[in-house]
Amino acid sequence: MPELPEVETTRRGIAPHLAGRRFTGARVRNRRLRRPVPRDLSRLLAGQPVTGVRRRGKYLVIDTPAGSLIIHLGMSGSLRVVPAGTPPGPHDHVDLLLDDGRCLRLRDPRRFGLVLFTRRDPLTHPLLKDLGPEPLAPGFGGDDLWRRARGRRTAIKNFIMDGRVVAGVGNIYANEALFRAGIHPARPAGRISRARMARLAAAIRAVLEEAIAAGGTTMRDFTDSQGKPGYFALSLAVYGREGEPCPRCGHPIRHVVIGQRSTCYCPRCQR
DNA sequence: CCGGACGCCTGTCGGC
DNA sequence: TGCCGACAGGCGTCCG
Repeated sequence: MPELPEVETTRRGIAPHLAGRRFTGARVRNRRLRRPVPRDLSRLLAGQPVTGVRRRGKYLVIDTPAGSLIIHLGMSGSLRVVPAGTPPGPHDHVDLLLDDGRCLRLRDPRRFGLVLFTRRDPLTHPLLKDLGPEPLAPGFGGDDLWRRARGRRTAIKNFIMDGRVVAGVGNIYANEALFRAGIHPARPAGRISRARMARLAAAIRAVLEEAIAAGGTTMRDFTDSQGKPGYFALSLAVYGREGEPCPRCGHPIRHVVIGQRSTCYCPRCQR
């Protein structure tokens, strides 16, 4: 579910509640996420002050002097700050307890998410070390994409969803960025000109920024840290709009499967 | 090295 | 109404 804008929305939502706080421990109701939640998570966190709340791609990183939490929301995860006594729902697997009587609560029905702890620089963790550039950081542009695409025959949509190419672009925003750039999602990545790659990079950046400003996209179960949905779904041009008229030319939006993922595009505007 | 398919989970929705 | 298959925002792994 959550792509970069939803993770960034979550980060912005939780950061003010974590600033200046200290963890008192953790309550883990179900350790069985994508990887097991550390058995000693509570002991690792107890007494540790929060020194940072960062995002890298779709990963959240919460820093303490002893080490860093690495959190991923998978397909269905969300984080909320609630009073620690709030009765948990069936999929509220982990509470990170804070010294103000509240907790950071992870809900993840499908359990594709992740809560890890590392004592080292989290950016060198095996899950993070190969991530590509942050699309919202200065310096991200078409030249980078174009260079990496040399010789690649994979569909451009698969290419920009590869976290080693660019971090944080998932299925929704890949569809939307390709529409904005006028590029057919199945076009081989290596057969896109430098100029069009520059358009694509700009489109990726723009759609992510707009989505963050709207609080992310809620298709079904994404909520921000207050439990509220994001409203960027209203602004989606193609994703989930099969058969509807293209907002640019009116031609019906088409749906195909690329890389086992649902893909929507305008066959007239995207080549 | 590259590309494509699969599996991990649960919930929901559409069709019969 | 009820059941069953298809599908869902991610991503690591395996195979050819």
